[in-house]
Amino acid sequence: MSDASEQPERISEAEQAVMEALWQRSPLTAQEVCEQVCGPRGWSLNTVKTLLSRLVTKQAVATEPDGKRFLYSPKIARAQYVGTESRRLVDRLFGGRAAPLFAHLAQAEALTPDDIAEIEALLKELKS
Amino acid sequence: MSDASEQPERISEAEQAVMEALWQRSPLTAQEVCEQVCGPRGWSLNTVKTLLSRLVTKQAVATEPDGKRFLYSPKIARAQYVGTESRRLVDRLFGGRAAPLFAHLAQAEALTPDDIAEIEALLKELKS
DNA sequence: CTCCATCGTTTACATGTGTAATCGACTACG
DNA sequence: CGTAGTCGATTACACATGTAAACGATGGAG
Repeated sequence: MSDASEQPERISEAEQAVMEALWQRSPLTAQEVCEQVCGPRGWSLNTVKTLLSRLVTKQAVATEPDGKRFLYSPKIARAQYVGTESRRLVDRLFGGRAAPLFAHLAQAEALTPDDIAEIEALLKELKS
Repeated sequence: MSDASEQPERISEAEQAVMEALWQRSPLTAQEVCEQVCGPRGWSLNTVKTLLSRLVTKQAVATEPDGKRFLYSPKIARAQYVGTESRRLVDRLFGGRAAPLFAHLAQAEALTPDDIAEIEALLKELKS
């Protein structure tokens, strides 16, 4: 059987920028990805290509040939990525408990009144 | 004048393990730090010393001579570290908004009933 | 006084990451 | 048909990180 125990390789921050482009719309060519990210990040097309290759190696994006070029699409969902990264942080900083993270954000005034309202709404949903 | 615009260098994961020891109790010698972390992480004393040096370079820990050896203490508070790291994540993954993070944790069922209760309590406090 | 244990410091080395230039294949233009 | 542009692939290179061995000073045991 094909090794099912492979844990997904980490996606670096630069790589994430590329993933974000693909999560917004896919499949895209390397060119198109570059159009999304090269400007803001000040990258060259080559950089994007390198990142795409690495993401392919990491099994995070899939390629589909389209004539002489490739179309790239995400192979992992953004929610999954966000999930692992969030959990990593919560584990590393708060012993795996989410409440302390929330407490911290609250104390640090990182919560806008809007945030608080939204969270209240979510809580209400959770309890219903 | 001493450069006040220095933004604190990032503390890596391995380095954080060392910081945790110092945050729990300080000052400590390299030996003592090792006693806290070498077992769990399978590190050698040398590794701890390297990490301590790097942390000193990064201005994250202070040294105080004690005979022939040094005593190390954290120069940055844990809350500050936790703050920057949390914000980084929220920025990277949730566009800087904390509510989506919370929503994600909720959806991912990363919130225990205890968490929810705690958060409700915190909310109540925030609103009072 | 000499030698060993122990410090902190210096050096090492593999891997990951950021950022790209170069290369070989191919295709479209002239 | 040759050649310039474009692709992905290969190679490059500096810096960060994880992990540690080697080195030089030094203080305490004998």
